[in-house]
Amino acid sequence: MPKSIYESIYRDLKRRIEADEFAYRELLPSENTLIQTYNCSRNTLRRAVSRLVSDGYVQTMQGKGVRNIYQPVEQTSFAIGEIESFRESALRNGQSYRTQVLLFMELTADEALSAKTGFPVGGEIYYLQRLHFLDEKPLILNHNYFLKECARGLTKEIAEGSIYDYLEGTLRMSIVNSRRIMTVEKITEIDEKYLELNVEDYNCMAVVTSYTYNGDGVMFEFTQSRHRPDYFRFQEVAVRKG
Amino acid sequence: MPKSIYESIYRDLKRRIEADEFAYRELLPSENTLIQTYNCSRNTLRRAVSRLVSDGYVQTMQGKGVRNIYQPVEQTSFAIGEIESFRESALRNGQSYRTQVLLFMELTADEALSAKTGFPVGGEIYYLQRLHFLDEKPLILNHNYFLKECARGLTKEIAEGSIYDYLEGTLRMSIVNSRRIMTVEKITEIDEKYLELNVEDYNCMAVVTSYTYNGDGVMFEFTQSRHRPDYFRFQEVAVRKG
DNA sequence: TAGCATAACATGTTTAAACAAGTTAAGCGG
DNA sequence: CCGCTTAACTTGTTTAAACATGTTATGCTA
Repeated sequence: MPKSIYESIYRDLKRRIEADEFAYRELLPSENTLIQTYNCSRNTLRRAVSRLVSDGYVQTMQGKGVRNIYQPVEQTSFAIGEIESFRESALRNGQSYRTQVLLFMELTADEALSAKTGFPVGGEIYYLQRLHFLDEKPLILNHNYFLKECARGLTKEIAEGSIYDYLEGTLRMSIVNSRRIMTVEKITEIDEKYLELNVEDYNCMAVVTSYTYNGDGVMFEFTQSRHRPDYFRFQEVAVRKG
Repeated sequence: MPKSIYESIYRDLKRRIEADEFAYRELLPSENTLIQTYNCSRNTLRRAVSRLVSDGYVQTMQGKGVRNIYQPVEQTSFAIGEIESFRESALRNGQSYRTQVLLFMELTADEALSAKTGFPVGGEIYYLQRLHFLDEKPLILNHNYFLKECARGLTKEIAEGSIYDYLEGTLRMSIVNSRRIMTVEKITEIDEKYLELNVEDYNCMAVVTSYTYNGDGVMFEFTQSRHRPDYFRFQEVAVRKG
């Protein structure tokens, strides 16, 4: 249920592009045409199109038109500039998923943890280790740190489902912004054990470190996601600005 | 030289935030205040602020204000949702850089290459292998494929400098859009040799595969960048939308 | 004083209009 | 037929105004 006009137009155009209504490299109908189609103002239409641009679906060319450059992605891949939970990502790709909680504990941030996570010293933290399965294959080992005051009432049972559903649905928290850093790190014994990896085969893995902020500007989550290297795939679209 | 008002406002606000004019988590001046400061319309100001949002510099909160959440990045890291050449990235981080061309040849795309790169079968291609040094350390081994008709006149000498400068400056091509896919792959003998890696140490590396489009909607570049795992670092900001 | 309505102020959405700038094809003149 | 101007069409930028919605502090009432 889109709450705004530009979003419903955006979704409809996106759907039409994905449905192959426009050939690859074909020009979309002009702004004026689309304005009549959707019976909206030029600004509203342009706002929808600009989201398609940042999604990498189309490319605008001044004086020429808007070109469809959408090409469907073949494999499982993680979000493109969006915050997606593991569950959302799996659903989008039509795969079965399961989350196993390996560890659930509470702790207080000391100097070392604070330096690593950015949480204030003395802050009370939920620390979780979670293993994510896709089609019954263990792919990701997550180390989650949640600020207790923001995620109050979190339990192991909730963590086996979707933590984000709990935070957004039950606690009514808005999740806004996330900074993610991708690196390659050596495999640890824990990784080896739970992700069923063989050091002879791969001795390192993809690590995504993320800092997530809520609507009040509080960094409430620090997460380190350790991915099986042979299944890791991260996609993004870059737009050259200046 | 910013060519538009909103861009100059965006740059100034960005500069002010980076210069620590606003404390971390502090609210920026309200829209009305900034409109008076920059003597512009509300739309223009909001357009500038929305770019700061997508850069992860600020966070807007309806009814409350715009919060500064900028935190300077500690280490060398590659672009955040932008297309940056190796040289631009090095300059931004104030490091010395050098590019060595290992191989420069022309070839015609056959079925196999076409499937891998997306170039049309029979298309004439420049194929380059380039080694990038940062502070005299070999960090990245690039396999570049350029569509000859778009990069006409490319030479080994140009490739030792900035290919993008040549394409944008001399050939007046506009570079618009890039799709990037990050994966982790096994190290090859070539990687081992040129990046001075030891398989005992790391047996895999970060690989960024990118497809780049020009202003005419033509995919003119396919590049596979193979990064030393211990120096690879990729950062992005994700914004939750729906 | 506690609680509630409300005014003041914040950002979010939408429309309308005008002008700027790049592209293309029509049409005219040689 | 070629080459130029130009008109028509494209997207890009900017302003102004109105209304919607969320937040906060003021001030009144019980």
